[in-house]
Amino acid sequence: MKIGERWKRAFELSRKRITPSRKAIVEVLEEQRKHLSAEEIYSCLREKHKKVGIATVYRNLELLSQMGIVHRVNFGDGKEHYEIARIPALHHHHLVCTVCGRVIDYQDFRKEEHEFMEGLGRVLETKYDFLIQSHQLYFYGICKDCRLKEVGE
Amino acid sequence: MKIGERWKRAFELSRKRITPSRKAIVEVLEEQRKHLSAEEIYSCLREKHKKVGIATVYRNLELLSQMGIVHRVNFGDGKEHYEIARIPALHHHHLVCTVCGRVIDYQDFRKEEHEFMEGLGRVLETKYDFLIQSHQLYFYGICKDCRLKEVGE
DNA sequence: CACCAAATGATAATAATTCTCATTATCACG
DNA sequence: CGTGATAATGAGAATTATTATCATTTGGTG
Repeated sequence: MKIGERWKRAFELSRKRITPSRKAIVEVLEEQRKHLSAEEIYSCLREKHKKVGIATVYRNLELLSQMGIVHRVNFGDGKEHYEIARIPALHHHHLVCTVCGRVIDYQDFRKEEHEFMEGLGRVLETKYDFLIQSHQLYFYGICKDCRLKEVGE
Repeated sequence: MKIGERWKRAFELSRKRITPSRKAIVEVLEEQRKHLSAEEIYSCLREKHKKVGIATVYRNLELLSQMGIVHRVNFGDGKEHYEIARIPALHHHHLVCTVCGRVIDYQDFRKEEHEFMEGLGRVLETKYDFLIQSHQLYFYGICKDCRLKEVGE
């Protein structure tokens, strides 16, 4: 099934209404295919002449996160970011530079990672009686540019 | 070496001053051994009759994070949390309930995880020219209590 | 022990997010 | 295919976390 249609079914199942705002927000996240802040999503909507209030953007991002349709990610820069939840095979994670805040998305080791996380996840589910729906992996460090700058100081 | 002493050496090396505020903040995080918000740390300090301004708490948590003495963690509840950085063998991660926000710390699979992350980290370092200093793993899902409540509705 | 850059405290300012409430729109049901 | 109950929305106020400002204090080097 097309990724773009999956969320509609999820909405019907959870008895949430399919509204123009919700459609538009999912659309933006699908088109951009990267992590955006609420404000950035709001800007994209305005560019597309979709009239959606900022409060609605926040409300629906919260809802979509809870439904597992988008993932909320945080890079320690003071705001939340949101990205469309991909199918596991396209799952990706983040490398965050602790100096400049730059974020690199990577999707290496997908198969190995998937297997490892599956195993770890199953143990945690049993041990802590917790239904696991997703996971996120962050690596923190210093990017090339910042390392070069530091030396120059 | 006692964990409680390691940070002093790090301070000397990076030419940062060892001040009562900094000592007190590290002390709180060591005693509590769990993730605390800036405000919670501030409260602990007041309870211990250590007079440290909230701005100083924030400033020093930022500094300690950059120095790798504390880890900044985020559970999507609108604020940052901080915990003392343990030695790798005690490294732990988090299970976050997306319904009630409850966070469970776990430290299972330490050895396997360490090996897996080492391997993945090395590949990423080379591929993206990025010096990796730490990593964090979050599992998201629904805790036992919230699952039981949902059924009852 | 004096000096000076670094650190601090108090508080103002900012930025992100949530709340309020009157209005509008979805969709289940007839 | 209306229609009504109820969910969703918009606009802006309110709240919360965090950062900036700046006058004052302090750590630690020489």
